[in-house]
Amino acid sequence: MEPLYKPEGVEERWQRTWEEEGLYRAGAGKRRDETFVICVPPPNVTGALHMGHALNGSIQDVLIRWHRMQGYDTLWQPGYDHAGIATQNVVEKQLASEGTSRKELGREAFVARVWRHLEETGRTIMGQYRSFGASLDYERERFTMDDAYIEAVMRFFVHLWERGWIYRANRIVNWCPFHETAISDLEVAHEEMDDTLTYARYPFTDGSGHITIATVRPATILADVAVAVHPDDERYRDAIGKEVLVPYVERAVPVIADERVEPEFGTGALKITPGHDPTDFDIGRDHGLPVLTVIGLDGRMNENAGHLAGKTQEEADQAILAWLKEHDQLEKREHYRHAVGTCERCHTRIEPLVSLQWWVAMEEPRKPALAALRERRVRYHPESQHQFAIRSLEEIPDWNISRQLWWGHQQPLWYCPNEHVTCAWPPPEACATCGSTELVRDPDVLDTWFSSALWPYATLGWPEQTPELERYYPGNVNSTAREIIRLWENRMIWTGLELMGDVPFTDVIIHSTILASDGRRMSKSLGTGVDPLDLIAKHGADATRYGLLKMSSTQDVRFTEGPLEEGRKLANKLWNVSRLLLQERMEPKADPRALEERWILARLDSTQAEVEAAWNAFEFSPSVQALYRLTFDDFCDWYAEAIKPRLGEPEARATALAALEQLLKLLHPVMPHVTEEIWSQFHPDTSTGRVIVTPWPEATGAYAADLHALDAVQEAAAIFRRSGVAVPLEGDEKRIFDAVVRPERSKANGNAAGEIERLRREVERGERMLANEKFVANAKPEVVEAEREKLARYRRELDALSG
RNA sequence: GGGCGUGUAGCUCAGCAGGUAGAGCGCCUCUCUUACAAAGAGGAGGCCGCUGGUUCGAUUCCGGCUUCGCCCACCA
Repeated sequence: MEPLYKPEGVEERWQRTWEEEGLYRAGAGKRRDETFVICVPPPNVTGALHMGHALNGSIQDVLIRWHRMQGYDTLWQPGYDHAGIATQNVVEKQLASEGTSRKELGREAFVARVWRHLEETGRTIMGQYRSFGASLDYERERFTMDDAYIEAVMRFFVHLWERGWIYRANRIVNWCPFHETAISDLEVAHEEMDDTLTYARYPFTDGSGHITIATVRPATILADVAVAVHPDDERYRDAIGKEVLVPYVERAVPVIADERVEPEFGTGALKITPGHDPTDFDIGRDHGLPVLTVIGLDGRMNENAGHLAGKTQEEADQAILAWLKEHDQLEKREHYRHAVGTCERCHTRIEPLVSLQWWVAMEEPRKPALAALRERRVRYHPESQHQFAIRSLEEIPDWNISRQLWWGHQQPLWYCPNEHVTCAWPPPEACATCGSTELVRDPDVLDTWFSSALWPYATLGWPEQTPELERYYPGNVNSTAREIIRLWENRMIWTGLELMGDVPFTDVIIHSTILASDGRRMSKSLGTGVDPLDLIAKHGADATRYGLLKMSSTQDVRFTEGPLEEGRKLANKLWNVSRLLLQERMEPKADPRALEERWILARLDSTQAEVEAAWNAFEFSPSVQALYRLTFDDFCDWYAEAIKPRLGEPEARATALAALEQLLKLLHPVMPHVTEEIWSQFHPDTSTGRVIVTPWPEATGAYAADLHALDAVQEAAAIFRRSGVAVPLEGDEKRIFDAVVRPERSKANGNAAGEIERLRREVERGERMLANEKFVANAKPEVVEAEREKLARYRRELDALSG
């Protein structure tokens, strides 16, 4: 064994071995009948592994490996999401760079092109998971566009249809002019933009002056159907009920009163354009106003815009501004900065448009999910996210599921010449209403999250009643980033309850987001991303896992390599202390349970309890810190040093190896490779003797009473190192002190005076507190007792030093 | 505009059922010592954002202010 641990080669070798030996498979190492299932968030098929996947994968792998060692029948099933709009976006950009477009290719050729693209990118992702040691059951890979999965999506749609929850409505939607599709509210990003607010005068038809409105989009004036003011607004009391002339088109429209108008903003008068603004759409609907549209699906002015038809909005803006100026109806224009909705994929400004779309009514399906969250049959961690998830379900709007895209699951809807709609799967032969056989399938595809919502059970074979579904549903844990709670988590919960009659998992971990070192988001387009594969190449997979887990606190954290270097040090330390303990140096005699041995066994147990508590609470940063301290401070700095002179004693060696075994087991879920590598050094023969499937230690608590056995020695050592004066010790304590501190080699400061001063201050403080009657009366008894013990010890040490 | 979080050593972050603070990295000193110099030992460095309150005692609990950030949102 070389003194320097090099992860290269070692990690790949174990990854290959574990997989070849079938130890990644569901149920490997199973010693009890209970299952433990993690529902993995399927990465987008076009993407590459990023920091979020690496962090999330590490978290999940710790839980899976830990439960596997505990003998659970574990299932961690990998897969991909076809990621409708995101994938189409990537391929369309490729086509654009080749000087062509999807329209030029046509739908069939475009979809074929997407599939070809996936063959290139799809495979690499699982390789990336393998490279950081994710013990996924790779033989069970699933894809949301597998034939069986498509079947599930279609059945789900038909199910919702039969429940009466799917409806079609002409509503205002978020239209992305670039992708030429509607997108849901959740796919809209809001970006601050500089804009201009135009104040335009609308004259009253009775000639009694005018009312001034403010707008950022003059082009939409053409589609105005009213002007609204707040009912309590004194300024416009007399205007309500009158009519005004819409500029340019000179159409007479009413002035109405509505509480949704904000009197403080602009002039307090709002032009109502139901065809191009969500609020206006609602107000118009409630006042029985017509819907006019002047902007088409391509973002240009449409046929309703008269001679402006075909012009861009900017051109229309200019024409209308010129008209206003000419007619002295342009009051002013001012700079205005506000948030504008954009498409989260292409950042094109969203066009609110009225269009005919399919929706899922959420009022009914959300109810059982809400109950499940309130009753905590599903728990989000941390608690603040649980509250957020509940609020999200309370406020959940109906779900626009149709997308005018080409890549995705085509809706199981058919139209006949008589405009009847048939929803069926498998594809129907004839119209369900009139029997016509001239059916045309709806060209739209489903929101990509529609299929993701089925992931926990569709991957297990639903709608077939497979043995896997029977055994592994419901699962236990799901772990993701915050932004996906409404898009995915809540939807899995309600569809699971609807189709399977049970929640898909009991715990949802919402982990931190790792930001770039400058605090910005990690993003490929910003150039702020860090590739986890580079980190693995540089520090090793174990160190990378350790570092990411260390950074997985509840708050967002800026990325630094420090924690990864810490992980690399830990692996190296473990490697070296193993070299020490595995040396052959057999000589006689021993006390099998000397002071330092009872102490380290107690420390192993107490740290194990600490780690288990943390993992049960889905907290990982504290757990790796505890393991680091255990390894460095306790195991290496104290125990290994203390035991060194006794390594020739068979019993001492036996205890040392047992302690090392326990340490390796505790570390295995976090750092699987190095622990397996060391383990194989003293379990060379057995093919089944792998840490990955070895039983998790049973904490005996046998030496709990000895947890503080070394306190006196450690304190004495600290004093000696600072002052050069030894506090007298006897027996085992003296032996350990001599073994660890090795005075002949230690150059203490020799500042006895400073140490005496420090101890005096401690003694004074202790005396002051114990003399405080209110402290003694009010503080917890154990706190007071601890103060007494500390005071006694400091007094003893002070005596030893000054005497 | 609403909701949530955050401000602790030069940097990245822990911690705190309330008893004047920790880690890693960086910095300084010493040591190639037979597991480990990609190491070990020692050390410097902190009004724990500001401000009131509760308390014998607040970095920790409560209120206000403020910093930075995230999410949500139909003020045209």
